[in-house]
Amino acid sequence: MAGVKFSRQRQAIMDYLCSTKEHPTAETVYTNVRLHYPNVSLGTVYRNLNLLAEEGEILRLTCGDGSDRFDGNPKPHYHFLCNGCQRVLDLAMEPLNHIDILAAAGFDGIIEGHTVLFHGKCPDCKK
Amino acid sequence: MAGVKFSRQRQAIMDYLCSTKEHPTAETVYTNVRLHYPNVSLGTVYRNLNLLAEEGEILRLTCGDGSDRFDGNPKPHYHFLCNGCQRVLDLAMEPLNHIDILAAAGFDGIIEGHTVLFHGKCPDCKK
DNA sequence: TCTTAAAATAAGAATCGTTACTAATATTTT
DNA sequence: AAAATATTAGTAACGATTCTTATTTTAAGA
Repeated sequence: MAGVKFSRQRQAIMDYLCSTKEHPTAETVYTNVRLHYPNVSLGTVYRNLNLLAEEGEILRLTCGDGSDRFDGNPKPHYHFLCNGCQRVLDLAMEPLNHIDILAAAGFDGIIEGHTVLFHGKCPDCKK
Repeated sequence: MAGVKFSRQRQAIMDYLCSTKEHPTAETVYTNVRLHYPNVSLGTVYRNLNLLAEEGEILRLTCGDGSDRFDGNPKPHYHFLCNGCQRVLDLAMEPLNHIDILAAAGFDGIIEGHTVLFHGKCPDCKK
């Protein structure tokens, strides 16, 4: 990648994101990376999360509740937001390519893609 | 609605939202309502937009780009965000009820619903 | 290895969207 | 009309994110 240099901090952010199944916020990434690099700054975390998301190495999830979350798995997949505990879980389902076709019908622009977020009660909260 | 009183300001917000096909932000609602009521405050706009959204009289759209937008049409429908001009357009497509079933397969929680946002180039920007 | 230019950093200030507070005003009830 | 209660304008405060600046790291070349 042109003009991008390695940095320990970015590597640590990437490592943390890939080590968890949670979908942490920038703040959570910050506190966890700080366990190994006690003086990374929050700005560094934000800057690198943005960079990694733009490069397509991680996913950014905007769930509409406060802060964005990030996912170390960049392969497109769908997410579920629990309205009980606010946790975000991965869903095992195939890409819904057909809905882009449905959206394109009768629309005079170009549909390039979509984001979907499911909501409800997670396994723990449904009790 | 118990404990809710009429107010000219809320009515003006509602009127404006119903008069436009755009999907304005709180700030845009504010500047437009101010044309008729020059001293409504931004706080009043936010408070009423939240109230109306909770009552189900309007829709709140979280597109992940800066601020939330609002739609005077409360009937569930899908939206398109242009990555050229950032405009949000309505799409004419039926509710995708089946995707909740797909999501529920292999998921041990309860899927209550979903939000979808399509993106691409709007009719103007595709040229 | 030493030098050097470009990129990344820590720390903190600044900005943006939004919410909370408060005293005054508008709406509804009696 | 008076009392009760919701709503308001104005402003302070807030959380999330971005920006600024001086310093440190990285990587490429001599």
